[in-house]
Amino acid sequence: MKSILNNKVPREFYMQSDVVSLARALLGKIIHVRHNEGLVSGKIVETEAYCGATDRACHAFSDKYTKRTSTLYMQGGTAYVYLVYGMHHLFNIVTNKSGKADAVLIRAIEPMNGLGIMQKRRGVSSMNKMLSGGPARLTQALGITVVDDKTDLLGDKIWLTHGEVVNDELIEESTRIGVEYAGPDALLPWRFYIRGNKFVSK
DNA sequence: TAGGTGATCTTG
DNA sequence: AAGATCACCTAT
Repeated sequence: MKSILNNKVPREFYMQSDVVSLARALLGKIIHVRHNEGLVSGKIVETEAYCGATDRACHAFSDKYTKRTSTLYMQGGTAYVYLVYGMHHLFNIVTNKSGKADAVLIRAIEPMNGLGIMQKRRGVSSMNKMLSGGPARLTQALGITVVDDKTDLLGDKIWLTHGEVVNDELIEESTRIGVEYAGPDALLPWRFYIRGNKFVSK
């Protein structure tokens, strides 16, 4: 019987070209992070799709290529981590082929392993969204920072495993959070989350 | 609801 | 070289 730790999500999954479908399919998968303090893991319960050159909300809109966005043009299965507001590290999964700058922002996880480590990093003892709901809260809980930018998700530092398949009727969708600057693209229903899960950010 | 915080990108 | 912006969080 396969353990949860060696059932790794393969490259082909991340290489798919429909980033919106991938954002849905990532719900229920397990993210694992192995840093010095030990292994932590959690189930993905909230995501957002960002669709490359055609999406005004995407950092790579209109083929914008800078030092920061260079990660987005790497192959599917690469970590894109950047700093916003001078203090928050946000974790995305690059998808699609090299040259196609699509990504999925991971917005919330439900802790599974390493609960004590996460609570210590967050400075809370709660078991709800204050611990790991919200894109910056989850990176702090998992110990992910900009140092992890460009990490290959098929390696042994950060990787995903197949958790449960989430049925469509359990998936809620909404517009994306914090992208008002994107004009019409701010209206796209590209945020997905597991209905009723208490770690969903809002 | 407002203020914090600093890297990144533009010249707003 | 300076200014604007920012895929958020915390505490009032």
